[in-house]
Amino acid sequence: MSEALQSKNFIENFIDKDLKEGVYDRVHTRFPPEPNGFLHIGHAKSIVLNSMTAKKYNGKFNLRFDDTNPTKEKVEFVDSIIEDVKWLGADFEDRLFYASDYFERMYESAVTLIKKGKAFVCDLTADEIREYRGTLTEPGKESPYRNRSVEENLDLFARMRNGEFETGTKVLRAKIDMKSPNINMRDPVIYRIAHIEHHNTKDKWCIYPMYDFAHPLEDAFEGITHSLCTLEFEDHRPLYEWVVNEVGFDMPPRQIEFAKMYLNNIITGKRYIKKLVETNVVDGWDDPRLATIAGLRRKGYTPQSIRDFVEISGISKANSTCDVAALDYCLREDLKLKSSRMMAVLDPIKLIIDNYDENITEELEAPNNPENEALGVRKLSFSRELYIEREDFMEEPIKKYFRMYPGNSVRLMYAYIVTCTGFEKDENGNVTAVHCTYEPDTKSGMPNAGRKVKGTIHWVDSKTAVNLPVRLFENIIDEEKGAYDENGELNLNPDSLTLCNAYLEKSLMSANAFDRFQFVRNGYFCVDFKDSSEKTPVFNRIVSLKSSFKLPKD
RNA sequence: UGGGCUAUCGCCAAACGGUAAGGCAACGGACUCUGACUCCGUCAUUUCAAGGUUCGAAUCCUUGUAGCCCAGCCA
Repeated sequence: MSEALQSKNFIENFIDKDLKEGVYDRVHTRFPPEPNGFLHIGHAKSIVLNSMTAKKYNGKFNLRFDDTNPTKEKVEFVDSIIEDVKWLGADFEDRLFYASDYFERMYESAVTLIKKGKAFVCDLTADEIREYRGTLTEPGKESPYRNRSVEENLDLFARMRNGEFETGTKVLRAKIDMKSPNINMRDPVIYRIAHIEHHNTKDKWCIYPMYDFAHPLEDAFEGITHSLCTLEFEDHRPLYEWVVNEVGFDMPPRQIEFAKMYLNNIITGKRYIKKLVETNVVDGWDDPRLATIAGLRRKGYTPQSIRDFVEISGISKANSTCDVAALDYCLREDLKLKSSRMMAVLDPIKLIIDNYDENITEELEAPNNPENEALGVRKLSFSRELYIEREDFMEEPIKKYFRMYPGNSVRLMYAYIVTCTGFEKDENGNVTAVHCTYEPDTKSGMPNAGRKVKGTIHWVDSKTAVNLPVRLFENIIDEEKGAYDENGELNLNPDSLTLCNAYLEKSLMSANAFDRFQFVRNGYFCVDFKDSSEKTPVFNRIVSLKSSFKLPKD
């Protein structure tokens, strides 16, 4: 897949330039999640981008937890993030770091700033700081504590660390410019007091660095060269640069921003996903309807398919919404030769072969993947009564319909050619069974098997088929279906969700069809074994099950 | 209305002053024991708009228009 992309993305152009001009002599990237939730497709973009970029340049890639705010972080998320990053195939080798492990060095960096007269302890309340900050159009004004002496600041900051002050009573601020048109530069808070236990450092610290101060330091400490982040941090870049320059590093990291990935018809916002999980609208963080890595994994997407998807989607600074069809395409590409293709009937209707002995069950052989012999063969049982897909029969065929209809012949995949002779209906006019006759010498592999018929349909033997509750997942929740209210908030009214929720279908699968991927007519039918203690898959998903036949236009 | 960023096919996205790549989707057609796959073919005289500079502009300059982000002791 990667060879298909001959043009470089804009980040690689930056890197090439940096390397050429000697700004850096190597490439080192990182993925820095805050452990406050599960990873989703948006993170996958960052993971793939960062790790692939490092790989392309023979550089290194780190996984680092940006755990500088203990009020939001939990260890349980740390584990799931590590698992997801590994699953995606991003190789951080032994470079797994925690920002919290750098707290001492960060503290020293803050002291350096204070000594340079570039930071001060401020006693203003949070509200006052907001007022002093000014607005988007008006400049801010300087804090009355801005001109404390270096000695006083040093003393106060040390005492902040020692726990002498209550949470929220004092902060350390960078001394930059209260009149800057960039609000991030108006003496930003770089350390706050929080008497709360940290998942990693426990009660060792009661002051914690803010993102804007911590992040550039973390990157610099680790020797990161290119710090790739999303667009909303563009305004923070001057501050990022200010920090690394004021603290002083030989080859300071460079921040480059790229646009986030959104998918059409899929909720990608962490906030929204969290709400769906917390209100039990979905079954959990790994619900297959969610765009979380865990959900995608459970739904059947492979790491390769996600990596390819990120790559073919490209990287730019333009806000964009990618089409999930491309993700499904990547999955199909990945699975095409790797997965076994078996038969499953989702909406069954009985097919009775009137001239087939009802006391016989034949054993037929079918390749697991006709395009890849290495996947071997399997046995299929075949008898008088089968199930076929309801849509594979039409009482009165429309133009160019090649499947079952009275008088027409079709091939039962890997079995015989049968000719439709009639059908049964119930009192409501619904077709309940289809009748046909078979031609013994048309069995796959037999002399007369070469005869051509236009249609081939899949089937399962009613004697051996396993009846399973199947949940077909449509893509999550869709804006057009009223999942959002007028304020853009998720509307959790169950009525509005019914339309877009998963729906239950009865399905019949041939008894030996348990493989991760079941092939249906035009797509891959994925079975998730997560809750399969009873050997019964609970969640299933059709990936790109396209309508196999479209009505001719008028 | 202050600052930052973005605008190229239905959806992504290249092109870095030399005459609009590619992928997804779609649509024709061939092939087919999966209407899939594969294969062949079609799909931007035009780059948000209007002016300007130039032999030559998606690229440079003006002036507009639209969208996104920023006023956490979140990241």
